[in-house]
Amino acid sequence: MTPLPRSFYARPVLQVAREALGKVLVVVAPDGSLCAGRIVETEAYRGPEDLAAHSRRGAKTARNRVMWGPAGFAYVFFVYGQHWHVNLVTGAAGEPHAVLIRALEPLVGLAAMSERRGRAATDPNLCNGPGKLCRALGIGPEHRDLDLCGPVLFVSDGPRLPATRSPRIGVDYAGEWAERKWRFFHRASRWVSRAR
DNA sequence: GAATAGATTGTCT
DNA sequence: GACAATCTATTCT
Repeated sequence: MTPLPRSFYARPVLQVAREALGKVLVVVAPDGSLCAGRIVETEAYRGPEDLAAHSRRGAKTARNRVMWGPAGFAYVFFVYGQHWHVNLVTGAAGEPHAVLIRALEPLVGLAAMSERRGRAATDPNLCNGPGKLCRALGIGPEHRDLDLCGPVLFVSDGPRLPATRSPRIGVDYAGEWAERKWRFFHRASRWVSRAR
């Protein structure tokens, strides 16, 4: 399990979102234990023009400023009063683009994930949502802005999976931008958040 | 299986 | 003060 190079992230966000399917998200806890899962669902966010993105209209804030930096860093944020989400910052510095990780197939650290989620390791609901997978892997505020080329939070290589596209989830407020098929998922996987 | 309501707080206007 | 890139339990059918 080694981190992918920064060059993986420093490419157009739609390409990274598609090619992330099959790669493995890895989190190393302070005690050295490991949790990891195969990425089976992603979404691309491409501000400032994309009105679904937190970087829409160039609104740079303390929360989202990492998106304007170089590729290969983690954008971690909190929503709905209870859920953390994790993104991969992509593209060139100055482009506030990111890939949201929406679902994982659990691979390593199943006991820890099961305990944090209060569900069996075989439960398809373990990691099939952006909030669920962060809870399962223990991703939270301590992972904000981390370098994905570092030792704590990173993506490891894996065979690419075929991608099916659909509109993004939960961004109906974004008007015509919500209709763009910027969600990518592995249709055959039982671990995606929804079949279509 | 589908639809709905309620939870709950960091963040921004 | 309003809202949010969601989840869960509950209540139907």
